[in-house]
Amino acid sequence: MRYAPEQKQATRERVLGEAAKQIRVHGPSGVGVAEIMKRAGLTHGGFYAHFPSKDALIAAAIDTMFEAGRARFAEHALGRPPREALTAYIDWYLSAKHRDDRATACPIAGLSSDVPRLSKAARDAYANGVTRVTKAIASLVRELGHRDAEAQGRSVVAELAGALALSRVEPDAARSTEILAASRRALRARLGLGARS
Amino acid sequence: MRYAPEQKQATRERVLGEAAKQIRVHGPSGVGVAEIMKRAGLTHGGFYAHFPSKDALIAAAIDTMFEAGRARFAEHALGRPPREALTAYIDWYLSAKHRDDRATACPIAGLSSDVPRLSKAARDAYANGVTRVTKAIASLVRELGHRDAEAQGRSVVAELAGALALSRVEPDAARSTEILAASRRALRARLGLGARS
DNA sequence: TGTACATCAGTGAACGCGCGTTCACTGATGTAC
DNA sequence: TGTACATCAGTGAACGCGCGTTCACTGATGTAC
Repeated sequence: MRYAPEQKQATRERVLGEAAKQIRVHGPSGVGVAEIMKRAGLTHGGFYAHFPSKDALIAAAIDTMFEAGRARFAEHALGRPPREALTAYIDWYLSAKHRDDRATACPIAGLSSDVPRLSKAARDAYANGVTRVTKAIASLVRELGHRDAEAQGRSVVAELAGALALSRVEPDAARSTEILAASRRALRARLGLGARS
Repeated sequence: MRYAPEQKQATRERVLGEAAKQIRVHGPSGVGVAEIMKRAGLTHGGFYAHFPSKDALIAAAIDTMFEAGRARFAEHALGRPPREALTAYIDWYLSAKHRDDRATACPIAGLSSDVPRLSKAARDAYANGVTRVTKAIASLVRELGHRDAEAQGRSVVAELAGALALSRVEPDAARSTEILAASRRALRARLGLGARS
């Protein structure tokens, strides 16, 4: 049955949204096309009206994840002075909430080790996303008056991603929280953001 | 045919070695039992004489990876004063060689996002490995006279792992090298190791 | 010391299952007349 | 305005394939007598 013209686009976005969630939780090779379509309220056969292959879906879903990430960044940083913006973003990134909410979390921490094994299109989408996040952070670091803001931005993103990933790996809740707290403090100190929490 | 009694142990270790390599490169769900056995010079049916399941192999292979990691740490750090030891380890960890040699690389950077999706046994093996690395680093940081060495150790490991993972994701060679260099510099600076390279 | 038997690491065929992909079909909507 | 036809998002059965696991079998070595 033919549907209203906006419906195809809406369906595509629903599929992408479900794919982005499932991939973040179960990994690119841990979810199937059928499962994603089912969650989007469809049968698996219709998948190929929207994407040429599962690989293409993964690449597109990575874009979706980074878009959500930019919205998250804007939410915490936009319209605030750089010191507050950076502090808020770091505090959110290294929070228990972000650690536990894997389905909607930042793909930099949650997918980094999968990426080298993905298709070129997926890797490019991912690298592009990481670059944009890095630039956004670097720009706040620059506004704070630090020298070598670009390099500092890279280093900050590395620590954010590493700390969140490691906090997810630690089964002891107290220790996991300490991992987050240790990196929050270290980042505050080296960015001169002043102590808190 | 029955073999000499030491042979079973030797075979097990060969299988584990191949598994550790393949898992690091292709991920836990990207390698098959048959492929690993073939690389160990055996047929797949013999696998279950050594491991009860693929999951058990993965958990055991994670131990193997961290053992190799400890050997690597010893190689760079053992018998050196803490400043030199830490510098050498950081420089090796954030080197192009380590980035490119995924088959023998540190599992903290290469597997972190797979771990939350693995069996309890595998997650515990991994967490245990990470804890030991963190303690080794923290102990050097303490010897350097820093306060709060435990937290610093956690933060350093987070940045090491994050930076290496992100350097592997960046397709542009120059940028990838910059990611490594940025974190080497940032780590040197915050640990008071003095500039070099 | 020699013989008969038990053991068990490793072989290779077979199994069931899930997955990505294909395909004939459906039927509501848009378009042409 | 009304009718006939084309379109194409979505359905559901089917496909081939690879994977984890099982199993009957092999045969060199260790053990019991």
